[in-house]
Amino acid sequence: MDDVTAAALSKIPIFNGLEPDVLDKIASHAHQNTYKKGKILFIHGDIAEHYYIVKSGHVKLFRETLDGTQTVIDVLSENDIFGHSLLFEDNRYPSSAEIAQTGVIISLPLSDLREEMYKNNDIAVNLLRAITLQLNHKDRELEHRFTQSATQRIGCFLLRQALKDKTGRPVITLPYDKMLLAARLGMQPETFSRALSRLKKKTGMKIEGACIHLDTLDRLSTYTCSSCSVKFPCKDLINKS
Amino acid sequence: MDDVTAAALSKIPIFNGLEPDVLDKIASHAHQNTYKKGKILFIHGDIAEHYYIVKSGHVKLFRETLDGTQTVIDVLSENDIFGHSLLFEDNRYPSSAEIAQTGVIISLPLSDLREEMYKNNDIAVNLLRAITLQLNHKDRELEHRFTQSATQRIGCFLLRQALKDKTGRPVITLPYDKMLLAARLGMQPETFSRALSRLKKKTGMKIEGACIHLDTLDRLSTYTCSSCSVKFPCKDLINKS
DNA sequence: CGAGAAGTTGAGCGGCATCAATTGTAGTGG
DNA sequence: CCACTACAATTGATGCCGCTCAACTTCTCG
Repeated sequence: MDDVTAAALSKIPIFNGLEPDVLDKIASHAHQNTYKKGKILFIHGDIAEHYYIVKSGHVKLFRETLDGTQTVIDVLSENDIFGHSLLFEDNRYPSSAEIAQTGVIISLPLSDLREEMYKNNDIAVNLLRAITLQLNHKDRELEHRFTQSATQRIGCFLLRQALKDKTGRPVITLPYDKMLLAARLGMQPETFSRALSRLKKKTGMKIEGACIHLDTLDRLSTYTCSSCSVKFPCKDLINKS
Repeated sequence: MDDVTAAALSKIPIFNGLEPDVLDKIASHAHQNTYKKGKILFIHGDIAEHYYIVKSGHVKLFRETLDGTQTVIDVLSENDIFGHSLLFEDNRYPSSAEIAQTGVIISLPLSDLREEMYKNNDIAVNLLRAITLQLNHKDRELEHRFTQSATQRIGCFLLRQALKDKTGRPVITLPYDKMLLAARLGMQPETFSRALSRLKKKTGMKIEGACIHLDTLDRLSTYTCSSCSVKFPCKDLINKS
């Protein structure tokens, strides 16, 4: 349990442009901690008391049904924030959170955010900006699940990953293991494996473990984006939170 | 193009608890209009200048891919609000809106809301409340699409409709036609038809056009909710926006 | 009453899940 | 350092759910 500096927080979008004293106050109640893979941060239905920022590693948000089936809602990476949408509601987490890859997580009390939001319009507006963005992403997600094939969903993910790394960079690194990626994209590991090798044939990319090499994104994008409502260099889709 | 009274607006959640003068100002820029079925309010990609409130009828929000496939994002009913999540972004509508059933729609300028949001923290907080709710609903939607069968998705919709009408009321009325409902639930009309009759066999309900009679919700809920992460009387799911 | 759309029903098919077997890989302890 | 174990990843066989195409019936409305 280490302390967190205001400077570290100031990089997070929802704390943009805040007065130093506000930032200090928020930072004074923040704690950061290293969690190992497999650690459960909270379970669906728990009373929500904190929201979190991922400093490193990955966090899986998911929900389980009575029969044990697990749906992955999202997988979060560096500087992503989660739990901040529980300002109202009945204050129970709508999903469970598990550390998917060992890393550092900052936890902050929701009560602070709630209090601040009523007093400080900047925070309210920042939150609004973050959450409307998220909402739009969810809509896209829904469209993709519906219109794209498993193979296209992988291609779409790879393209956005490539755009995020560096524009047109021909080396894509899978950010986490394939099982998690498959779950994140709403398919079985077996399907993922088969779909990836189909993509390989169709686009001529070379796969070496977690590294994927390709000469140009063209073949990938024409195959993938044919059944999407957004024209290819879909820059508005690459940033989250 | 008729004028809108402040009293009419005060019923909408995002305008809750506002000062009368603010409400008057907002109302003074609002217009209501009757639109016929099939009318397109805006198209995906248009510059967003208004947000809307449904006073009657139904509105279909959807997106189209290059190959013409249409994904229904949502279907809105009385007192639902849409377009209010475009306060930031590049100000383009992320989906198209079409009148699915003739009705009265109020349109309001987004610029007002944007301006007011910065000045008036109550509005910002109200918006935040509305949009976090929406976000949580989208998560559920995504889960349902993934874990439930087509038949269960219909059952789930019927249950929430029943809860919305009156607790445990054994008569459910389909709010709009079956083609639209099928699209809303992410399936083809043929699949809907078959799934509904399967549901009829499994739960013993009686279907007469848009009216569905059943003695108790028990059989329906046990069949439907077995693959859901929320225990049955899922009251938090019945209200939107 | 007729035209066109909504809704139903049947036949066939394809994508993805499931089950099962095998290989690859990373972490553990002797 | 290597053998052992556990899990990740791949590959094959099979089956089911929902999509597609097509024909037919029912409903709605001018």
